[in-house]
Amino acid sequence: MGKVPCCDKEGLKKGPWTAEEDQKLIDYIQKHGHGRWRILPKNAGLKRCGKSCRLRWTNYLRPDIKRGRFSFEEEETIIQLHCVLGNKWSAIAARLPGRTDNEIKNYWNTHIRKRLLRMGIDPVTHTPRLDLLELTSVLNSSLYNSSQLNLPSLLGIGPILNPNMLSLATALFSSQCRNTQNITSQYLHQNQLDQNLVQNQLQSTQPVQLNTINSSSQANQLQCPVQEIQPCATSNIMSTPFSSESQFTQVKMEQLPPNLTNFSYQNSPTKLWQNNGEHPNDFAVSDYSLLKFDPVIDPQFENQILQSNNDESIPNFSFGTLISTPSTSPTPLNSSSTTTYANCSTEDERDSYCSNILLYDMPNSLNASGVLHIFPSLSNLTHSRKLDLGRTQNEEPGMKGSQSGVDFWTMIPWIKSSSLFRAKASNSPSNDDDAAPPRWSISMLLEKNNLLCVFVFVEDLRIRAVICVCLLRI
DNA sequence: AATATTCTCAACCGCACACCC
DNA sequence: CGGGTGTGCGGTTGAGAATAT
Repeated sequence: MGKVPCCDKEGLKKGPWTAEEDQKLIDYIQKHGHGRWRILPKNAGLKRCGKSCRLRWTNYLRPDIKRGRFSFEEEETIIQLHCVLGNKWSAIAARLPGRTDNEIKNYWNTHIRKRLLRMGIDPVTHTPRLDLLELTSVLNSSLYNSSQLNLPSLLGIGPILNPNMLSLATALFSSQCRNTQNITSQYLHQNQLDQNLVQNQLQSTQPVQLNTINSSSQANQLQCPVQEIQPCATSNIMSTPFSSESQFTQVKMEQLPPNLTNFSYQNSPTKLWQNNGEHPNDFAVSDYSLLKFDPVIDPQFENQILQSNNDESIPNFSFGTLISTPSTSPTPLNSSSTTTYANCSTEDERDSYCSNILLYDMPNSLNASGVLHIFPSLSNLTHSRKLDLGRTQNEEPGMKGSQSGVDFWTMIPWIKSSSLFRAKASNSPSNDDDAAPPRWSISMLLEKNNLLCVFVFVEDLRIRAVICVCLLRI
């Protein structure tokens, strides 16, 4: 019944290679070269099958193999090539000097694939997951058509939705995102064009001119389609903590402004709002967004915002979503977040629900001006003083804001305890957990009186995401 | 500290294809 | 043409490590 595998022959060893075996193989190949794998082990004095010897050589012992973590650029290349080539690991490896197909395949399956899923990107098609888009469409339709809609229930946020926060959010919400209507379909179309473009490039110029791809905005879109989402899309403002469960009440539909429907649609190219009634604790929190904290919103500021509801002078404060991610705490009602729960059957799927919400294409030199460009109405809130702490990436907790002289790490303990920090702490150079170094930053701190507006950014796969914009009273 | 669970990745498996005789 | 052999490829496995409970 078929050919007998060579390794089934009696007396042949299987399993991990010893250092002695490695040396025998290396010595033999250095003297005689590789090839003729079937007779090689016998001549080299190895009790291995030829196939095992070949794999050991090509995947591990070959002198030109690059060991260690994948660089950011290598990650990018893998994603770009996978988008075009699919699971053609050998073809991808051919364009990554020093990397083997096996290594790339493993890295894809254990790191990149999961990361794309968390970002709401289908790792097979490299497009946003259509199941999420469809649900969003249904939601949008329902919001338009049903006056009896139980919105909190639909959004899965009913039991822990703070009505005050909703009012605040409503006030903050503006028409800024009107231009993003249909953005999803536009980008899907564009993405298809980009795929065709790169496919043509590949066919016409082998090997791939990676520099060309990297410098191409189209290729970037292909790599990270969510970058198509415009900066006006969303921010994630955390709600206030609640002193008791009784504060959580159902929000009636009539409390919501008409444009909330636009909001839900425009800001939800992926599954922002899904609910299957799962308990919050059933949700697996994304790496991005486990930000557990207890911010306090200054009542005066809240009033200011509420009063500005009809204020044309604050047209663009981009309050994107009421969604924040749940804490892993078993006491969610004490947490600060309004929450959505994904209707997901697998951990990966659940993991991805809260991602892809807050994606911006940020300039590297993001500073106060940059943030104000994205959130122009912040200028109305921060005219007293603007503090630009610069990019704090890779700086240690405990650093002091260079201009403010304020140890904001101490003031914002929740940041310290967030998963991002924990990820950073565990990501020492000797730790190969994740090839990509932690690319988070707290780039901006705007202050007015005793109010801080903190932007927490995270970069992943060349996407910069604002994962949190919060207001803190200090 | 002990145990359970999850993750990682080197190695294996089986198939496909090219080449040779 | 057909069988044998060599090689390459992609999917899967499982031991050990890491992490969570």
